[in-house]
Amino acid sequence: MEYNHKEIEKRWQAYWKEHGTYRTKEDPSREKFYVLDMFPYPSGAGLHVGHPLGYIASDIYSRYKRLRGYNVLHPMGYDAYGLPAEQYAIQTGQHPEVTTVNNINRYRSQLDKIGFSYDWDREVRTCSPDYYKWTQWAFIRMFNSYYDTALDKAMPISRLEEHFAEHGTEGVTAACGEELTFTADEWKAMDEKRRSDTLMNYRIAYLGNTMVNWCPKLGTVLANDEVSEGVSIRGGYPVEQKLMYQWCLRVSAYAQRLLDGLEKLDWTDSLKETQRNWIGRSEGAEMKFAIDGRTDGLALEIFTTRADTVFGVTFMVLAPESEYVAQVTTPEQKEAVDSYTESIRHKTERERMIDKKVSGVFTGAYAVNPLTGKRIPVWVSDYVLAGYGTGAIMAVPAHDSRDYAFARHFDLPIVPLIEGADVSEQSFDAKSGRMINSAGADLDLNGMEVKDAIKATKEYISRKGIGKVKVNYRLRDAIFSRQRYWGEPFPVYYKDGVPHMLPEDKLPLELPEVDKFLPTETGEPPLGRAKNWATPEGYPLELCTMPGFAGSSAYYLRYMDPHNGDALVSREANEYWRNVDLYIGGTEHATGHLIYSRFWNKFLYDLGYVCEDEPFRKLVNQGMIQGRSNFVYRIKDTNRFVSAGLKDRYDVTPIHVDVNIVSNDILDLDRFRAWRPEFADAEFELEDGRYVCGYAVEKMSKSMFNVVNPDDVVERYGADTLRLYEMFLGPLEQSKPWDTNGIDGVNRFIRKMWNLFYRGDEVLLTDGEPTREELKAIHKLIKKVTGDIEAFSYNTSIAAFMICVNELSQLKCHNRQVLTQLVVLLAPFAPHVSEELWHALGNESTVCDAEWPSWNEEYLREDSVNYAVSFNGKARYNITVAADMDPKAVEAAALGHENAARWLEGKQVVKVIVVPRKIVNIVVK
RNA sequence: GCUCGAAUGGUGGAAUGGUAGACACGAAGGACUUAAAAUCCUUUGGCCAUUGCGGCUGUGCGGGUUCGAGUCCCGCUUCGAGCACCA
Repeated sequence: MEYNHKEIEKRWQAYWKEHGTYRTKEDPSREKFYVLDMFPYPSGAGLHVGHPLGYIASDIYSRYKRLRGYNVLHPMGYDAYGLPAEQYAIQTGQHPEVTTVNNINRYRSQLDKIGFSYDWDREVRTCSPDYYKWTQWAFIRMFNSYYDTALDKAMPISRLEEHFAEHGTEGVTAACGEELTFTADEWKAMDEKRRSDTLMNYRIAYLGNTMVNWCPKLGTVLANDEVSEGVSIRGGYPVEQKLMYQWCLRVSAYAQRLLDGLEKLDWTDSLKETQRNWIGRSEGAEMKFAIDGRTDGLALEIFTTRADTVFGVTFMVLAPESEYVAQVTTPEQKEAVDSYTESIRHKTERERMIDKKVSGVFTGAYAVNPLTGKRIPVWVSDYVLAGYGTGAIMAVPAHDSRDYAFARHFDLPIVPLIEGADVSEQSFDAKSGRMINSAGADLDLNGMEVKDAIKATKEYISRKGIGKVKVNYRLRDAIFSRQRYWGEPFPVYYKDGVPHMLPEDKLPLELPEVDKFLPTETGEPPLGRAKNWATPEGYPLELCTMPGFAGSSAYYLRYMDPHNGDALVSREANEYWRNVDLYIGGTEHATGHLIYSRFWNKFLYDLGYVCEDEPFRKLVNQGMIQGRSNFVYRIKDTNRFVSAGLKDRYDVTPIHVDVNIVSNDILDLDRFRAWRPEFADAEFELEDGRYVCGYAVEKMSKSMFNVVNPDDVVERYGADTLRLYEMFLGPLEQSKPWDTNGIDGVNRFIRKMWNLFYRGDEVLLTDGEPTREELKAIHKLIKKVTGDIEAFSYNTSIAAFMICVNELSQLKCHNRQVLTQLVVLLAPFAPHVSEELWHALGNESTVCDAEWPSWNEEYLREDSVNYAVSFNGKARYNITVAADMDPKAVEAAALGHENAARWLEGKQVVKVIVVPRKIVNIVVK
């Protein structure tokens, strides 16, 4: 029998399907293990070889854990709502659901060919009403909750209402948009609308007037993680800032817990660091600067991390959007200030960022430095951001580069505060040095180190009531409304302009049909086109839909209990599966999905619906697979192509050539002529009779002609070869280009392994006890592979397989016992061929139910050990001694060796070091 | 600018502080074959010596610790990633 991947893989895939081999059930008698992939957005382009990389890695781990006796949950589904399907719908009129289902089917057939051990009975699709019912349900729960800062958890909003009715805002401990103050009587006097507006300030899901990223081209609002450098991540369209009334999630209330939670997680440091950056905690002080000459006591509240520099504040700056601007501007300056803020308003965020020119205007007002009592001017400038801190800063030009540039431009005073700091050319931003010029009436910082000065100032201002210690976060609330069609509808209706949640028994609120997927003529979102988009009582329903991250925030919970109609997940299922033990996916979700999911999970945890407060215990980021493009070189103005080695002799244009008609960088000339009509009569200048292509690493994309479809690889080499090769390519976490050149090596390995079982039609298997060498070879492998899988070091594992199979071939080993263990070891990596060989060994059950072998150190012990003997660290000769010889004896052997006499002549031995790893080092003078 | 990570042959990449380059690709040579494919064997970091088993050198650069450094420490260079008028 020859190794025939097509037949074998087809047969076993059918067998697994028919026997439900990968179906999973809760089983309290076995320990659980939950392995999750980031579910894909089914795009129209289908899968390329880069996509399955992480899936293969997780599948190997799942199969391995199963062989170790764990009850493994390994599901898959689709993140089915998204912009591309909607854009396609706008262009073609094709309903996004149709495109999405087609794409899902294509993905499924591609995935099936690779032989994954998913339990497809647990599949989820975010666009299915059975699923998004629970997205809507969670939203309602968030609407009905506030975040209690004293209890440090989400609590029912009714509790807050009771508090307002009894004490007003006195003693309220709730995360909020702005600090409100009212009495119990005032609360009772409020009408429904006022109360609703007031509660919005506290709800975890709330409607708020917020500055949003508005993308006119996409016609929708985007979250911060969907925007980069002022353009949308999808499409790259400009994004502007706009004040809009939107649904938001109070993620910021969880900032500290999201930060603290990272400590317990087994994630890479770089990913944790990315999240820490994104959360952006900074400790500082909030301080009040009174406005000079005001009788109403108006004071500017600012945030600073450099409280120590108060003595160097020579002016103040307000963000153009700040509410303070209107309050402090003097009549004489009003016109200048208005025209400045107006000019800023018309700039997009991108324009503001690109334009690094210093600009600003004086408000006419003066503030009083609370420590020195000096009058300092108040300016407006767009280098201060409205959304961070209080939107106002104290400027210390000597020790902040932005303040410095501003002071220089407008000729404002610069007072150095740190000994030896030269501020004639630039500011001194470092937080170190000794303070000078920093003594006031009853606070003297002079001579202190910066760190101590910060502490002393904070202590002083708190005591004097000038300010307080404050922690600020960069993390903003998530904007949750999208003016789009293809997303989850909000379970919200409006009665007299007041939003209400639908009763839970009315869920899911299904996405309605519309005639077109575009905004209405009056500029309302596409749902404005839906007929009868209202409650039975006639109240209008919300027109926005939820963003992409809504559906992906809790999908890992749904897999635990995917068909439950009464709960997102039952208590029993949740308490059994708990959370994800291993999550594999790309880093691109670091500041999106991986923050939102953690937030969502913590919220559900607070309410007692889930039993773990972190969703993903261990996370591994697989690297990106880049494309490896091939080039041909055409001599300018001809149809003549020169091989890469000769291209420097001519004036040539490199042209991308389809990598699928190139093999090991050698171009298939006939297929090239057939590829494009204009190449039909191409002429070639060859090297050694071959046309060698150039190459470059680029993004994998159609336009570069470097896309490799896994289906083609499976067709030609088989799924097992694809799986092994993807893992053999290099470390899992590392980004690397896809290069089909080395694939023959792993394919050869599978055939060599096959040849241990068969020679032609002859079955070679032998019974009896394995020899010591055979045992050594296989036990070495068991140890190596077990350790490597645990460390996700799959590439070195596969190398070990190759070595072992080579050794067994040399030994002509066809021993059943040895080969049985070999097949089990290989099963996670190459399940189809392992299953086939498992049955060839006479087993009835599937290899998935086998037991992972353990190794015996006894077999690994060496009889003799070869030591490299070196003098002063330089290798000189080798000695071979018995393995169990003690170090003293090894030392004596090394010194007594005939070569030693030569080397040691006239030298003095300082010491002899015997390392239990085949090294003897003799230190000589 | 701040933070994190990386740099090893022609290529992808191995190396708990212990003989650097495992394994694989590619390349060169050979065996089998009418021939090709497939398979098998040998060589393959560089330089020198190859009728002698060898010698020297070598992990981006410069220092340091150590008997011994690709690995640890300090200072650079280059590349990649994240954050970024965040006060």
